[in-house]
Amino acid sequence: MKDNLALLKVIADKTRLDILNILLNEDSYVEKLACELSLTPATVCYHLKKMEMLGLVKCSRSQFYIIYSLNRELFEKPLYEFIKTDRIPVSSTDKYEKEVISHFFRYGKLTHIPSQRKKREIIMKEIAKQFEQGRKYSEKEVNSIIHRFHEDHCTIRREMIGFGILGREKETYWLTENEKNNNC
Amino acid sequence: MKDNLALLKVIADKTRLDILNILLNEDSYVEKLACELSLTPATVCYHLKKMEMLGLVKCSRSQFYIIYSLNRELFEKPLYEFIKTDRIPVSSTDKYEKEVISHFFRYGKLTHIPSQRKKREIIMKEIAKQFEQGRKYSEKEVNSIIHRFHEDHCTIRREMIGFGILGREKETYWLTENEKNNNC
DNA sequence: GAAATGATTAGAGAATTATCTAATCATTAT
DNA sequence: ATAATGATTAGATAATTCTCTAATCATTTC
Repeated sequence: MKDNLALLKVIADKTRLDILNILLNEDSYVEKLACELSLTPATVCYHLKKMEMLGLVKCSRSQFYIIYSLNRELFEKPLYEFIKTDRIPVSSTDKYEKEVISHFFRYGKLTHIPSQRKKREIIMKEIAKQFEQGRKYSEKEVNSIIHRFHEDHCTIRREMIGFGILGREKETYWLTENEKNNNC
Repeated sequence: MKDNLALLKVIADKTRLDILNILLNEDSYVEKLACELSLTPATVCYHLKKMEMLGLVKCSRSQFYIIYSLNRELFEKPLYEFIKTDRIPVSSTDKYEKEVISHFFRYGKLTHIPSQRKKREIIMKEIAKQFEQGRKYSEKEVNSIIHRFHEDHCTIRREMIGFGILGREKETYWLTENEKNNNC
């Protein structure tokens, strides 16, 4: 299990960057680093331990000293690798659409028609769920269904056609097979 | 001029990582992001502006919305690029050596001989500066020079030979051409 | 075994900053 | 023009965390 956030947080620190830069040139140890950076050994130790925990550096004892060195492979990876989480790439529109829907519907009724195209489309798609795939509807039936949500069934019917959600041939309407009207 | 620390600090935040992950999948805008992340638009704006300032994302107006998108090239670079500072790769030992020297010398005299090899070597090199390159010295001369720093010229003379700083042939001594005895 | 020295841990104070509310700016729709 | 709506800014609060001092642990040297 990788924790990108923790790793990035550890790297994003002035002192630790300084330490990493020194280790980029040569392995070192607490006292020496402390001296070079004008810090106390305790502080340097604190940082090294943090970095060690996340696999940025590794250490080994050599005589008197505990020598710290870089885990160089890690730094070869593109930044991209440290950004992306392994959570499901949840089509992030879903949650937004739900929000919009819950905003414009109250007690099963449409409070008002959104003025913005994007939101209007979401609302229309929601209403379209009341129609069955493959069945033909008369205008009267269409109006009746829409009327459950809002008085102005004419506007909504026209919108649904405009968005290509409903198909129309003379007096007959049907639900189109709308795969994805996602034009972001 | 690039400021790695600032850039890393901006990336190393839970909320901003979330935003970047969403933008990895699709461009978006403040309101939508706020909704998806259950934050206020003000907060999302705050983060986007921070990221924009450092070139992580860019934005452009499209109708009603200001669409934010990733600056993808940046994320292709290896982490390494974001670590290294462009300061002079100052042979970081220098400062440390000065520290050691100032610790063991008081009023031009050596207070005592360090027990640690590394420090002993630094001290010996310091004393070696009193010798001229290419000149031959008798043992008496060598002792006399060392004696300026410390009573125990025998030990120090032996140490200097041990470190390969002084060469010896019978009763004759000389300064070796020590390029770099840096065996870390 | 005792002394010296480097590494680590614990606890406390100070600085940074993420988040919210409220107000304002900018653009689009009616 | 006016209303609606998305984006931004300002100010305040709260949480995180870097750094230090002091004490302790671990290893090497004498």
